Amino acid sequence: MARPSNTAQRRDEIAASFIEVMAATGYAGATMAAVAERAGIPQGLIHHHFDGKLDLLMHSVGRLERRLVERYETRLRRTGTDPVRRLLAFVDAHVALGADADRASVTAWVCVGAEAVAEPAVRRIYVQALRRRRDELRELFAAASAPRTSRARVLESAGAVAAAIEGIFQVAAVDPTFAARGHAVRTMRRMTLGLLR
Amino acid sequence: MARPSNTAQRRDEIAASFIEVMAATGYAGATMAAVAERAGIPQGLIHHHFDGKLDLLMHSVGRLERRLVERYETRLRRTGTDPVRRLLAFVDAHVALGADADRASVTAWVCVGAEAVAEPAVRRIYVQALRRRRDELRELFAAASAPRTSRARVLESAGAVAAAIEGIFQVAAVDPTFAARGHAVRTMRRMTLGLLR
Amino acid sequence: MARPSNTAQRRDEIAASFIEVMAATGYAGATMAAVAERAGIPQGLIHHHFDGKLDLLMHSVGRLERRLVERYETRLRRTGTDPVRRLLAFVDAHVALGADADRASVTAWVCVGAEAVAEPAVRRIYVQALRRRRDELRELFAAASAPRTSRARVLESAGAVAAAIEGIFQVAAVDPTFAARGHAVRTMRRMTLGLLR
Amino acid sequence: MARPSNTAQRRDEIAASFIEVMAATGYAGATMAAVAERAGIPQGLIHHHFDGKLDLLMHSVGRLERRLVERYETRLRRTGTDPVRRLLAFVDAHVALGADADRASVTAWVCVGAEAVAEPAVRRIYVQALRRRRDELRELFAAASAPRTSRARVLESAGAVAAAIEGIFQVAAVDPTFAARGHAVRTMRRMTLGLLR
DNA sequence: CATGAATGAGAATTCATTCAT
DNA sequence: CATGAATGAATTCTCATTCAT
Repeated sequence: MARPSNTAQRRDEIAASFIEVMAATGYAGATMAAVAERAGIPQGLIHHHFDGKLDLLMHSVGRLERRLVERYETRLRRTGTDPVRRLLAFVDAHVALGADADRASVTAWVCVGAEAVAEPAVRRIYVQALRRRRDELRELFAAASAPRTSRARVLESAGAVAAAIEGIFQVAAVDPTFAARGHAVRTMRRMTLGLLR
Repeated sequence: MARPSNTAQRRDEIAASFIEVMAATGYAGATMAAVAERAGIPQGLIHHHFDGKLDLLMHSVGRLERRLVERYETRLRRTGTDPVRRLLAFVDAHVALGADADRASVTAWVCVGAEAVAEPAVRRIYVQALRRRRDELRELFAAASAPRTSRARVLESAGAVAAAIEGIFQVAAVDPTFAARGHAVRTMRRMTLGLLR
Repeated sequence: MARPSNTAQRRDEIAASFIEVMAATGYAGATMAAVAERAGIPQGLIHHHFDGKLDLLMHSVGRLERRLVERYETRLRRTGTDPVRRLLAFVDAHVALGADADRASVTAWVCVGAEAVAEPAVRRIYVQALRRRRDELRELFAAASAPRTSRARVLESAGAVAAAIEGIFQVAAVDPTFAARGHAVRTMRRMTLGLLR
Repeated sequence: MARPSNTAQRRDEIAASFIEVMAATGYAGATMAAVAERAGIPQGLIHHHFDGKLDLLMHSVGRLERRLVERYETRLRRTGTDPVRRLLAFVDAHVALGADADRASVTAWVCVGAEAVAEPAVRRIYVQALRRRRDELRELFAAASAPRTSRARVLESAGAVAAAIEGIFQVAAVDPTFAARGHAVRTMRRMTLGLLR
């Protein structure tokens, strides 16, 4: 009876369009009109599904993080149990994201990071995402580190790598050649391994 | 056209206000009205000294970079001739910038990085700044590396550290406790040293 | 076209919800979405029962007037045949409406009065309602006045009391303590009696 | 030097236009575009002088009240010292306002009364205005009443007349013939005098 | 140079109403 | 009848920029 709800799908379509537009023109440039056009829907429909631009951004952040996380989880699954390999797999997965494969996501993520500066709500979820990344790294580092490595040191290493990944993203967003994929991956591996000693 | 005003000082005052406001509210939030109020001048006056908001941003980027560069140059000067020490001094200087000492500059810099995504003119000078940083690091790495280290490897190391610094800035801008100064500095040193082996 | 629905009850439910929402947030604030939510029905259903928001308002005006009229008619019935008592019963009944008993109706009525300013269709039925009230008062005044009181004078008295009641409603809608029920009733009685002399 | 400020005058012009448009089309109908057109200025200029529509409304309320107050104060000044005459002068002045002389103000005032239902900020200043009117009447009643009249009774009388005036405004706003000026004035006088006995 | 009023091109948002299911 | 997604016109508000004084 009645019209079947396609809300979830529509929300995803809209968020996907938003991410693409934002990657191309920044958050301010991602006007509702531009997003609507990209999605091929009237502007009002966006407001039928989202409370506003901020709500759309917040929802997109979740989507972006999920996409990033899924990506490296897939890789981790393919990796064996060797702790060091697992740690490197994590790093590889993230740094490789700067590749064309998902450039839009990475660039959009950089925009989120900048909005986090100005908008408390965005900052909250952005920082949470960073912490989740660091926590994941902490476990990987803990498993890969020498037996008596202090918890503090593990935490620091995890934080540093988490931050470095963010830097790779930023650089990749503005200059693909700066840290060409192959190079960046290799070097990030070296940095990570360096922290294990 | 921005006049070759006798009041270069005014331009600096305005740019300084712009940076502060941008650090607090982002680029979009740094309205001309807000900047003018912060500087304690009428809004129209900004347009006597700058061609527009973009011009103001471009000028501020130069100012920010100069400020950052001056800071670590001072440190480098205090450092001896040992190549490794010099390299670490460079890293220390940058990472320490996330401290309260110049938080506003760092946060504003992050905003510049996001604007670079959307605005070609900004991207150009932002990328140039990143390259200058990498080039500086390249020389430092070259001097500190083992004799036969390949040029490519030195370049990659420099790029990775340059990017990591950007990541530290981003994280520091939204979460001062994430990479508390002391920790971040120490870990960045370890990462850098790791790349030398 | 509003269907001659078998669910006249639905229309009433919707109108009741509309009145409540309008009393709380004004006519503009009584959005179809808010009314639907209040009524616990989907938004589209309102349009099955009413031609539009204006139609809903018009129907609600009738409902409000009926509610008000019923109230004082009940009182009049309980009152004997003494003309003065009947006149005072009418006044009491209206002024007492400002009490919590039916505050929402009174407040909604005030909103109707304001919409009558801008919307001709509303003005028409609102003015008609005011005239019916005045006409009712005219008869009561005629019966209660001294034998040779002129028709003009009776009409004027009726109009003044009718208007004063509207004023009591307005005041009650925004400030329940202004004309606390007991006081207002007593004073309106005095005013009415004063007009009889 | 520089451009002389005409802010105060502009604000008044805008508020005057707003009142006129609101009297014609209600608060919701008084769009910024309509007000701007009426004032013969671009829409943006309104926002240069007022924080928003609500701010414009608030400012207009002050203006309306001042206009009303000035009007009867002028009359009071022309009236001698006889307390009853002064009281009646006050009543006359208000009721006569429904005349064409200042119909727009009265109608706009009715719109304010309706907005007071929905908007707390408006309610606050509207209620304050009503209280000032009542307080003024209280003093006049106190002076005109029989020596031992209780304070409570004086207050009640003042409140009732204050409310009745609001009702006259409402009625005048939608139906000029309902309480034609002459009649309304005469009857309100009788009502007021009735309260003195 | 200085001032701040003026301008107008968008931007987000609201919401009554329509319509496919 | 019922449902709620879809539509798009209208509205408020923002803000860089211009310009008269």
